[in-house]
This record gives sequence, structure tokens and C-alpha cells, in this order.
Amino acid sequence: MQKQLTKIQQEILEFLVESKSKGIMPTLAEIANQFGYKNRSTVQQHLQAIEKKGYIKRNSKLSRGIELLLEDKFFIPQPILGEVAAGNPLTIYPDAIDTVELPTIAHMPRDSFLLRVKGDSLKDAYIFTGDIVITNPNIEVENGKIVVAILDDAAVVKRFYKKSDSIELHSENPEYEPIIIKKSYENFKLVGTVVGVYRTMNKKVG
Amino acid sequence: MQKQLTKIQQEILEFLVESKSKGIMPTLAEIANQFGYKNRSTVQQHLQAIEKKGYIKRNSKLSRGIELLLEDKFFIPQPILGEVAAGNPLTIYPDAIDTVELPTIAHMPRDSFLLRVKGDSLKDAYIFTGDIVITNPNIEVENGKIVVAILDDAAVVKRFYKKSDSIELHSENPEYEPIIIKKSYENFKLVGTVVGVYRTMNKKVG
DNA sequence: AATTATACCATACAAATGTATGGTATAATC
DNA sequence: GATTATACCATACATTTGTATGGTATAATT
Repeated sequence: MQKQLTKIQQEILEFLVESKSKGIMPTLAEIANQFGYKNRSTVQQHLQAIEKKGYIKRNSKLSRGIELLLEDKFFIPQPILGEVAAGNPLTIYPDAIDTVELPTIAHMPRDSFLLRVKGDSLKDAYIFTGDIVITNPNIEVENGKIVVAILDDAAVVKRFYKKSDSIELHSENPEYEPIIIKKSYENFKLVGTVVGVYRTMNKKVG
Repeated sequence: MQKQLTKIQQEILEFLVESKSKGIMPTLAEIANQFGYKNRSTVQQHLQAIEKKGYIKRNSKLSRGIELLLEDKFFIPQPILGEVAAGNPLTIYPDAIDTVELPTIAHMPRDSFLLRVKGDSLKDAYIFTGDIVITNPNIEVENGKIVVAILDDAAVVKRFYKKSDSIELHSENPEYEPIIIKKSYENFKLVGTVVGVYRTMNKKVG
């Protein structure tokens, strides 16, 4: 069991976790700057205290060498941009509707975003309500891949098939009919390709 | 479209991706050391070339300040240590049996490892054959969590319940009976807690 | 009353770090 | 034949970085 951190130590640790989620650990100077300290020694001493209590490990003389221990106990909120329907289309929201607490284990590349799935039309592709799909708008959409698309101002996640004069969005669940979009139809936009599915085990599922 | 990298540039870029997956970008000196260069300027010039071709961004004067662009095109092979049965116990392998290409989006904490699931006893917890479970041995096992355990030299992934004089491993699939282990039984060992599930979308599933 | 933990500051220093400049050599391209 | 890209080297330098030491002040604990 870890010892209790003081409020300031907790704030510094949170800053470390947040930094790590952005991909780069801060230097002492950057931490000092963040908290308005005029001196790196102040930070140094806080870090020593945090290390002594077992939350981090400082790698001697290595720049940006702070390691987070107990990584999976640190959670950072990530915005969820909307809910995406695996069954019938759902409305997509302009701003983040919710946040999901991803462990620092799940790094977000800058150009990807998260969507939470609602509905069960992709259940035969093993994607379920509550799953977070990692969506990348910069990956070329290919036949047979699972994509996120906006159709009439609603978002869907479906398997993509390009035909000669139309685009078909298939569900894997036979209860749902494929959506067929004629090429002339304008209220259709591909958002991105689903590159992965991530599910945390923090909350009991099922 | 990106310009073609030379072989050396490609190797350096791969080293950067690998480093990032380990959580910390290298300094010029560390790269030089890795490739046997006697001088940081050599690295500096390679990085300039890689940046010019659009693969990375160097943040001026910032230590370890290399950013990876096109992150989702970078995949790093991670060893899968074995197969884990969600149904009946499977043999566990001493060494890596395979590798999976995880995108850099899925960060591996140093102390976690990957196991590939085989079997469908956890299908009601939405874990299926082929899924990669991220397992952390340093997280306290709690009631109701999904854990990996070794039972008679076979590995299983099940939901964990501690009773007064026994441990029960439950499947979510009613077709499988719970495994009940008496406290006196010795050929049982908890391996770790499943902290996440990752599934790539590269191969067609279903 | 004495001790300890916390929360800052200033000053100092060796090593690490990114950067710059100039040089050599080879292969490919124009 | 001239130019350009590639692939190294050496030397140099201003900053950055982690670390060390010593100091002040407050609150909590013994």
C-alpha cells in the first residue's frame, strides 16, 4: 500500500500522468514552470518525496527520466466525441459528450479520436455497446474494413464495401439490413477507419 | 504521400517508434550510441533528412523532442507470451509463441504482457478467440475482475471470486461450469489482472 | 520544547543536449 | 563533368538538465 501524498505532491503526480499521456515526460524546469516555482530544486524535492512514497521512479541523471509506477492506477480523461450507432444511426454530437477514463496504457495519437459504440449491429464483429473504437481519419478506407461514417447527420460504424455505383455499409448482425448509398447521394461522409477496439476492465461488463 | 526513406533513415525511424512504445524518446546521443556513431551530428543530419521527408517533427532545442507523425502507420511487434484459455485450460508456452503488431496507440506498460485468448467461455464478457488481453501482474486481484491464472500448468482467463475457503473462477458463458479451487490446492497460481482488451482491425474478423 | 515533514528560495556545477560549422568520401543524377 | 544526396567524422558552444548544498518558514507530531 502506498503512503498518502500531500495535495501538492498529488498535483505534481497528476501533471506527470497528464504529460505522459501527451507522450513526453517533463523536465524539472518544465514542472517548475507549470507550478510557478522559481527553482528546480523545489521540484526536485517534491519528486524525491513522491518517489519515496512509491509512486514514481527517477532514473538518475537521465533527462525526462521519471517513470510512473502503478501505471494502471492512473487514469486520464479523454473526450468522447459522440456515440456511434452499430445498429440504427444515432445523432453525432458536435462537442465531447462524455469522457472515458483511459488508463495511460492507451496512448492517443494526435489525429485519432475515440467514439463509444452504442448498439449491437456489429456484434458478430465482436464490437459491443460501451466499447471504445479508435478511429483514424487519415487512413485510407478499404473494402471490408470497419469504418465510421456520417449519414444524414447521424454517425454509424459499419463494414465498408465499395461497389461500382454505390457504397454499401454492412452490419455483421443479420437482423440489420445493409445500408446502400448511391454515389450521387450527398449527405454521406466517411469519417475514418476503425483501427482498433479498446475496452477497459475497470467496470464490470456484461 | 511521403518520400522514400533510405535504409538507414528507416532504421532510425524504427528505433524512434520502438523507443516511443517504451515510453521515452531518445536523445541524439542515445541514437548515436544505438547505431555506433561517434558523433551526434551524424544523427542530427539523419533526423533532418527524416523530418524533411515528413515522418517526424523535431521540436527545436527541446530535449527528447522528436515527434512521430503518421503514428498509426507505425506498428511495433510485441511478443505474445502464450495462449490463454477462456474455455478449457490450454497449455502455456515458456517463450513467445507469436507477435502481434500493436499500433503505438496501445502503449504497453513495462510490467504488462500480452496473451492471446482462445476459446469462448468469456463470450458474455465480450472477449473472444483472437483477442489480445493486456495482463498486469502487479495489480491487486479483486473480486469480480477478470484474471489470468495458471492451474495445473495450464492458463485460463476467468472472472475471479474469492470465497471464505476457496477461490472460484467463473466463465460468463453458462455452458462452462465454474472452476472451484480449494485453498489447500497448490497447483494454482494467479498470474495477473486483465487491464484491457485490444483487437486490431487489420484482419477481417467474424 | 524538540523534532520532523512540508514547502519554498538562491547559488553553484558537471554533464548532457541540441545545434552549428567545416571536412572527407561515395554513389547517383543531370 | 558538375551537381546533389547520402553517410559519416571532428570540434566547438550556449543552454538545458539533474543534482547538491545551504537557507527560511510553517505546521504537525512527539
